[in-house]
Amino acid sequence: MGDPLSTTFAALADPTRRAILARLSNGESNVTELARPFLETMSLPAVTKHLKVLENAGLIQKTKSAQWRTCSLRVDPLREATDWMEQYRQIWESLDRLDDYLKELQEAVQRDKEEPRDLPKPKGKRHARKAK
Amino acid sequence: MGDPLSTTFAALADPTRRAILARLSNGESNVTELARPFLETMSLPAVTKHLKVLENAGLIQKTKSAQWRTCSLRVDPLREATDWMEQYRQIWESLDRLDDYLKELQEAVQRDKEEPRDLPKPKGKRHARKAK
DNA sequence: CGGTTAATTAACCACAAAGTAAATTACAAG
DNA sequence: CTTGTAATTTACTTTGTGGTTAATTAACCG
Repeated sequence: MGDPLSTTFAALADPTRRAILARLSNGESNVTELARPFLETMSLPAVTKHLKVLENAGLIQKTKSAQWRTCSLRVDPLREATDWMEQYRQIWESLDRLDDYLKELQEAVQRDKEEPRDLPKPKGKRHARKAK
Repeated sequence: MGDPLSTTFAALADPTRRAILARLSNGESNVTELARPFLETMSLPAVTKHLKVLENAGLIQKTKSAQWRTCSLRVDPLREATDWMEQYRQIWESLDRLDDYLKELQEAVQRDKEEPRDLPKPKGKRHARKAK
């Protein structure tokens, strides 16, 4: 795939692989354990392949002991990816502020139409953008 | 590709597309303008395809006026992607802290070896992880 | 040794992605 | 109405991805 960022994003572009990472974020695990939740959807070799993709992207590390491969999360590529995204954060934050501002203006206009002049404007909550 | 997050990450997994987004982060632009930096590497239709991928992922919006398509950045999918990454931030931040702690311990041990007991330990800067 | 468990490799298939060249649409303007 | 410009669509090629089943490696255990 070439450059590291591309490899990272490509690895993240699959729900199975993201689920595996999520699972690994609360502790390491071996392949069969990691595979279990998916074995109704796909075969074991399929999971092995996903793990290989994650490994190539540096998102996990496999260490073998006896017949088990223990997989653990490596966060460095996630850091890199987040760093890249951060450059856009200021853009959407300024958009948020503009949005809020316009909404406030709009509300002010509405209030003026309905009850022209004279009650104090209640300031709405800003940035209550989303409930996860 | 299915779910929105996968589509977003897949769209970001290409340097050309990331460059296009970067370009759009300082203002909208039409297709030929956007394509210019890449025309030595690839054809115009190739760029059109990349734009289509970005559009399908909701990362850009195209509006036509006359024979020009003006493309502009849409940050919402980036927000979603960042939100997803954020759940890992605490992991690597705690790793950073552990790292720093171990390093301090290590340094303390070194000091003890070299100049056994009696000068006050100067506290090093924590979290000077990386210069971009 | 022989059997079982863990995991990968090999060989294959279907389909999507990234690119090309060439044709086509859409509009503006002489 | 023809010509030039902007951009897309079509048709095709190559390569990569995600999945399969079957075979293979590797280690442990009785």
